[in-house]
Amino acid sequence: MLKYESVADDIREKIVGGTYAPNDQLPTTPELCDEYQVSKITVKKAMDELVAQGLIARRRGSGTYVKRTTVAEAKSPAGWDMSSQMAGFCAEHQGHEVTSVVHDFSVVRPEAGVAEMLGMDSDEFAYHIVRTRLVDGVPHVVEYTYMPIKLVPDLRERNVETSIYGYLEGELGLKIGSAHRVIKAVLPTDDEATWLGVDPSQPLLEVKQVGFLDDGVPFEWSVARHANDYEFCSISTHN
Amino acid sequence: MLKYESVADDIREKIVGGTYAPNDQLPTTPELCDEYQVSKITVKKAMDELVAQGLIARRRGSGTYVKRTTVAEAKSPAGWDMSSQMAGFCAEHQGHEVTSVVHDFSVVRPEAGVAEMLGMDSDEFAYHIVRTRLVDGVPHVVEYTYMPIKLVPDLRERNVETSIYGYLEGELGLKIGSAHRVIKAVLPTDDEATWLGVDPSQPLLEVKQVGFLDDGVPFEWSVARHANDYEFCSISTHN
DNA sequence: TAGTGGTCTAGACCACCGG
DNA sequence: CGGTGGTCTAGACCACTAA
Repeated sequence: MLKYESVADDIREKIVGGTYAPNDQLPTTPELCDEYQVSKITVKKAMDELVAQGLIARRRGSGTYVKRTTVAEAKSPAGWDMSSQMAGFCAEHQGHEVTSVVHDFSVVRPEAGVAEMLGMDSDEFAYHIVRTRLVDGVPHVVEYTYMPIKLVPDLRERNVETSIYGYLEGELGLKIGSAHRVIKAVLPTDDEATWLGVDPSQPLLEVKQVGFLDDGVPFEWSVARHANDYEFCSISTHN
Repeated sequence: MLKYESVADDIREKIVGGTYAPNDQLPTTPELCDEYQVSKITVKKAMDELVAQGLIARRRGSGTYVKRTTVAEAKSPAGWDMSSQMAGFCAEHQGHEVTSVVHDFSVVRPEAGVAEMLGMDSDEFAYHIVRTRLVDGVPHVVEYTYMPIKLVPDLRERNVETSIYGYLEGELGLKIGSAHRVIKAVLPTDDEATWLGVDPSQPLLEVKQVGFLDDGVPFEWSVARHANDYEFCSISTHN
């Protein structure tokens, strides 16, 4: 384990455990260097993590302070954890049974807008997958996915029924690097209302996403329409 | 200007300008050190920025690559710019006339849940502001805001009608540090439909937010309900 | 003015990828 | 194996805050 990670983990535990209370000033950088026997820059990198996770705030010339956050969110439930946001629907619901109903699984030439987002030529093929995803048997979200066949030459029905991300990372050895998302509120189509078992007047949260591998190549364009009061969490930081 | 910022800016321009094309490998770290006459760590910090902005991807042992993003988003329009997401509604619509219709402006004891999020005692007072915000005369969003009076002792109607953030940062010298958000889809109330001039069946994007000052003290609890197909943008990165 | 965090450096060492 | 990016260090210097 990396030094800055173990320092960050230790301080995070002391924050959620109450050793450092909300609004407290943390020990200064030299003190932390002494406590953990690491250099100034390593302490700073650990702090950078905690700032990104929304636990602390720093003021030059003054000190580092524990943010007055609610305990619930400090313990970083699924929604606030960036890495589970990246790892796909299954990872967000670990400990529960995730299944899928596949409405369409075909190979098509995607429309121009999608092809451009995926860096595809106009005559290239892509998988087209439409599925409803269920957690413990309850429908949660309808997903529409395009994925270039050149990146994933042998996708099968059984992969689509379970976890596509699991197949990509597990069997193909691909590594998912990042995702760009656009979020808006929509009404369900008639099909979606049926698949999700919701009233056609109940709004859905639409998350449109382009997924990238760790070498920067886009591998997925998808639209997920979430029911059941799904909430998307986000933390922004100045600088 | 800081060195790592100017390096990042220069490389960003070369990416959006086409000098470095999508899928290209960027020069290696030693080459960039030589080109910009800076150290390895400074180059890395510049790259960290570009990774966070979704422009490049790095692979240890292989190299650094320009992501295959659409040009539109590489130029980072308002929605994709984190810093404008932080700076409030006015900053998001620079160059346009932002006005407000104030429906309520009072001082109250907020309910327990809000008070806890703001780190307030149960007998403390807070401003309560309800307003519709318009861009060039067109209603865009309804905002419900609570703000402890101890942090902002003299908020007036004229501040609420224009920009609260402008008042906090300009006249009070407070610095806004971060925000924690929870996003979901909702239907408008009757009042909201009237204020926004939309049909009561048109869904809104609700952004619930706690805003923090740069010393980690929460200064604002707010719910913004956006109409007009408002889109929220977000970039996630592995590690 | 003393003390805070932020930037930057040169250089050592490590983990990983590809030929 | 050579080359990539990642981590870590000790130490210099800077910008800012608070008393």
